[in-house]
Amino acid sequence: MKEKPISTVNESSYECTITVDCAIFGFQEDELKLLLVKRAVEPYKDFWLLPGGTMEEGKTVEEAMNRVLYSLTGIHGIHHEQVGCYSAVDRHPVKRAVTISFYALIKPENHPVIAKNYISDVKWYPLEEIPQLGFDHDQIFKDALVKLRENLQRKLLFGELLPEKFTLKELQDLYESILGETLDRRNFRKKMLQMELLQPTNEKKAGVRGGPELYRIKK
Amino acid sequence: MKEKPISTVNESSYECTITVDCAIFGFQEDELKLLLVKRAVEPYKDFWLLPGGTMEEGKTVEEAMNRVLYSLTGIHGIHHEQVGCYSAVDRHPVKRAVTISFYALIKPENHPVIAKNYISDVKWYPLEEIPQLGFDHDQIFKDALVKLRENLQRKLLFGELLPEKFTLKELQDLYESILGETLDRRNFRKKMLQMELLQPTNEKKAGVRGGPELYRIKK
DNA sequence: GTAAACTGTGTATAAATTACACAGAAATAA
DNA sequence: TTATTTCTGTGTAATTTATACACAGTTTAC
Repeated sequence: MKEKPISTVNESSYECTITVDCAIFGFQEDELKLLLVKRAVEPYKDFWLLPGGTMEEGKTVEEAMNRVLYSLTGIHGIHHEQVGCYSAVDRHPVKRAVTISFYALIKPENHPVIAKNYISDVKWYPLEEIPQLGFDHDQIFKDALVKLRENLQRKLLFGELLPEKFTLKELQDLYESILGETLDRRNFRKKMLQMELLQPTNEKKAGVRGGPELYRIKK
Repeated sequence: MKEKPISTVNESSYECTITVDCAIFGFQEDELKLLLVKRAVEPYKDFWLLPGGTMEEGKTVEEAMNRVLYSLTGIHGIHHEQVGCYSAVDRHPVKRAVTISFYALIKPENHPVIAKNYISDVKWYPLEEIPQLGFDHDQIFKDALVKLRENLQRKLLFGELLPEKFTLKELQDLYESILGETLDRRNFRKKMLQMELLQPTNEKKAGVRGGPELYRIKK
């Protein structure tokens, strides 16, 4: 094995395109969905993909991610978390590109979703209906979902996916669709309420039996 | 804001050096240590750093990491885990470089540690004595330690840091130095043994009072 | 051979998690 | 307008898990 010097950046410097890809989750009609884009150009023309973009000169990967999220939704500063780096040499059949993956959470109802260059279609897919994705995006998505679940367990993230006022039932549905398992209603209520992160609004949600209390996230 | 096309790799492609940096942990004299290298060239000449290297053409970041670990220790295939990506524009004062960070676990007694090009010194530092590091390596180290602790809690990792045969006391010391807290001896024993991952060797460790049982990791 | 320092073991208590049933409110159907 | 359906809201007992803790046996050091 030929040895190369160890250092943080030395002369012999190969350079490489850096991209970002993002598993964007939304909660719509009581189920968790993933935002996919249909690629309009080769390679992988007409395949569905996680939205992504390239890191431009003088920008960070976070800025690249923000740009992708903004151009899809018109919203700045959407919450996202880094997941991992994918660098297999053949992951892009034409050009070497290393990608940094993220997940992001948005409320689909508020955010128009816009198709742009190189993209022929944009669509929210329920998790069970996700088609085979192009490039290595099946793996990237899988890892992002694992990370999302881990973070949910550690009590991070919240309301990013729900409207300002929501019922405990809606919150439970969200948890259940992220975790992919059913939860006991009374135990879930108890745990959520004793975390003291929710604040009752003293309003009741109309149009649903039982007249459930609406909560908001405590400031 | 100027809009850029969304796609996985398009024509307008800025390219960038990709490096890897690694927080290498070892367990020596009953305490957790970090392997640092002293940089021999500017910028950050004579600063201590996490070992790192660049990703070469046709290689993955994992391969780059393996190369760094091999050239420091002479050992192939050292266990490592990805931590995150650092891409601040000014993180390297001379040249743009995005780095992918890892942590790795090794047994210092087995592995000679070798200084190479651009490095004037190599040293194991106890965690409490780590000096201020060059570049953004303080942050990279901090994040790597958090990840290591998380993974330890989730029952991952193991024996990578201990000799083949070890006592429960040694294992507990390892846990305590990674987690940075003391653990109850009886409860620790109970938990470890009922996981059924350890196998008694029916040998006793000599030279230590009490004649403690030696265990190995069950295959 | 005596003292000091370590190993090895079990139980009682507290805390957290799980399982589970019925009364009240709002919408729907007759 | 009344009856029926479907949802909300609530508490307690049982189980599991985590924590606190003391003493007898073994080996080294003196």
